[in-house]
Amino acid sequence: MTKEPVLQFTDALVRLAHLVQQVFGEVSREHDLTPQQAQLLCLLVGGSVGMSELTRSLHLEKSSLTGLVDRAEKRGLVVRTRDSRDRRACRIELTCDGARIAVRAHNGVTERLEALAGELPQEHRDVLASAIGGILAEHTSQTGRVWSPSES
Amino acid sequence: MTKEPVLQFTDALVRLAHLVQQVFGEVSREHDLTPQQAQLLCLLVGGSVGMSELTRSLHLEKSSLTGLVDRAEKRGLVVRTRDSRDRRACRIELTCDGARIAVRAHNGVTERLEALAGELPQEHRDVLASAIGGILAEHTSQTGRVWSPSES
DNA sequence: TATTGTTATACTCTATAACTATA
DNA sequence: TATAGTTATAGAGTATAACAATA
Repeated sequence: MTKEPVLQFTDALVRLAHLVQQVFGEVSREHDLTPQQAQLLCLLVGGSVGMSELTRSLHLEKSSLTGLVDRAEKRGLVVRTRDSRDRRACRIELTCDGARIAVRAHNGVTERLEALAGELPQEHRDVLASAIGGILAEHTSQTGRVWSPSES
Repeated sequence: MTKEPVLQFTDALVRLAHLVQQVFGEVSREHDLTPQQAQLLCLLVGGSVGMSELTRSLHLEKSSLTGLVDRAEKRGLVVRTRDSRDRRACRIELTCDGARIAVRAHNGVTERLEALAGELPQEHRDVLASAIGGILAEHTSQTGRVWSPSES
């Protein structure tokens, strides 16, 4: 019986984003990761990705990404592998350790969000997911993957 | 006639959060602000806030906030004012310059999100906003304001 | 020439720990 | 003692510019 204040549509989006970001921060900390490292790891759960594609997905300059990958590699979370078809390029992939942590963090975020939406009826969830899907549709083609899909 | 892929509910939330964050980043840059400064300014549009309350809203340690406010103050965006009732405390408020930029950034984010949701029928927006309102309800009481509400 | 990625540099952001001042 | 906030320090994140290697 909580009285919910009426929210403007855009305000709702912004505040939801803050909440998700907070969840991400909490889960990251639980796994001794920075939020950026967690984001990188969760993205790589779906398989190896090239540096250029990562800059587009994460909206980072290439030099920023070099640093992020350097630190993740130094921690043993990811490795750079040479691209067989282009000797300039490399692909980033999870180590065994990195994959283990990535899956846990990914699940952690999913579970926490599920818990937050606990009382929300499935019907509303579907509307939410499909509406968001529509909003995301065109942008996804530009930015590529930003979060490996959960298993059904 | 875009074919939208089916999204898991939590995946939709995460990807939406990324999109909002991206919008925030773009708008911040347009106004020569860091995303963190923009977030602070957008929060202060509603009036002055104390440091302690800001740490809760922004999920920052107090020392991190000191630095953020220091830099914003150095740029002439905000000022510290002494709290009349507690001589340890201070309140942060926007300068005239800061308020001007804050409102523009706030509007910029709102407009860009509106544009993204352009084709979404009002009915779906309402469902989205109310569903999100439900998710946020309990958390808002803990964290306080994180985004000054748009005017109706 | 264009693209892929790194290096150098300068800020900004953030947390931990120790501190001052006031309640 | 507890709370509000700052300072000191260290590391992470980020962008710009200049660079090397390959396409």
